[in-house]
Amino acid sequence: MKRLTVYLTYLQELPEETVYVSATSIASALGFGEVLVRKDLAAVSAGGKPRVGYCKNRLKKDIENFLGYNRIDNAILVGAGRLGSALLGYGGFSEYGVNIVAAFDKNPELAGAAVGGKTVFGMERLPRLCRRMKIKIGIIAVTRESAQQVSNLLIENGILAIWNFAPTHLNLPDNILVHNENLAASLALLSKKLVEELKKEK
Amino acid sequence: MKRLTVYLTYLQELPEETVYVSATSIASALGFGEVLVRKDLAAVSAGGKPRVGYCKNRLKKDIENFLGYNRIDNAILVGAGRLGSALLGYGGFSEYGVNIVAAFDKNPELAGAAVGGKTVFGMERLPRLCRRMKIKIGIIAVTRESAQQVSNLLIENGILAIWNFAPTHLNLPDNILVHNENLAASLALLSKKLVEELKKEK
DNA sequence: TAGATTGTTAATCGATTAACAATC
DNA sequence: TAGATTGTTAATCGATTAACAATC
Repeated sequence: MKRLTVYLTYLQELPEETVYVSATSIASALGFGEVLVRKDLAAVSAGGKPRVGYCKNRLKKDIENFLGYNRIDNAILVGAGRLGSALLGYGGFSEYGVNIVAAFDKNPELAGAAVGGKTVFGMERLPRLCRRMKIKIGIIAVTRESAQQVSNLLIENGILAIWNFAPTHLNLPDNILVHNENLAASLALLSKKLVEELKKEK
Repeated sequence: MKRLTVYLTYLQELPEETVYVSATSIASALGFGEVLVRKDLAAVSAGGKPRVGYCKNRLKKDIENFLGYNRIDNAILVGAGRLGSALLGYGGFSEYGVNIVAAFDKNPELAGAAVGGKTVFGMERLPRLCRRMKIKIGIIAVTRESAQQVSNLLIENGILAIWNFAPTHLNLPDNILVHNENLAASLALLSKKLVEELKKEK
């Protein structure tokens, strides 16, 4: 699944005039196994032509459809600190079929501010907006300490999926979908891998 | 491996006075299989005592050692836009054994700025600092368009691992370690999962 | 001793790879 | 026809789970 996004980015970077791509060429460019790529593509696409490969634009559409980059899904963000603002201001989500409609922050000084065309509201506005717009996805960019409380509030107001940037374990009912994005742990993992790599070479 | 970080966060949130934890209790709190947790713990720790479980603090230390959260590894950041600044200002990396020493940006207006005690330099300062401090990890928080060029520059100056936030495929020699962090794709995936979940319930 | 827990060995499952047939 | 490519079927591999023995 994650590989599909990699294929897609690769396809997008191919010159405009490229019409056909083969699984073989994708595999060698990206360093995956040939058969692996072929299986992945077979899972999402109608199929390619022997000898020439896949029609590039057709394939792009197929992957996008499969990943749902065409329909639009709304989300709200809680916590308009540095990370929150970065997410709010990032224009790239729309390409991926997701739209952050608004942000909320408990700090009254931030209320009314706008980042990238999106407004920051006080927390008291959250319940009504969530319910009125039937928002299903909440993004948590608050401190470790407030994260649990915020997620409770989100769930009370109909949120079904949480993208959690706080480095903490959230206790949630198990019908709620969570994706924990611990950036520090992610960087630490890269560092660990590097250390192992260097050891191996010795 | 990723699960280890989850265990660790969970352990950290346990009350101070807790002395022993069992793999069983971790498993049920976090929703993993019992045996899975036991195997994971066995891989990093000296072992627990039947009947009482693992010594909490000992276990925390063992996981931290295994993940390398004790040694300190330096990194530099390129791109001091919204996301870059958020990373630069995030104090939490040190807990995970990583330290961002400085940031670089091609925009001369940003040069000299300081975020969270870290300074932003012009790109021309990058080579010397990288080499002098023997930096091995580079973080790319620039646009899609500059990402390839920046990564080339990093590699020329001794960087061995890249944490890439640009939504693009980097073409790199294969002794270089890359971790692509496409946040938009990540959110889109959550949205897709949610849609699937809702379908299933019908 | 009984019970909760650890740790190990074998079985299952899913994802990846290898080998080969089919097609333009 | 020959060759590059797709697509499929069987084999391998690794991670997870199930079953059970060991221990305090």
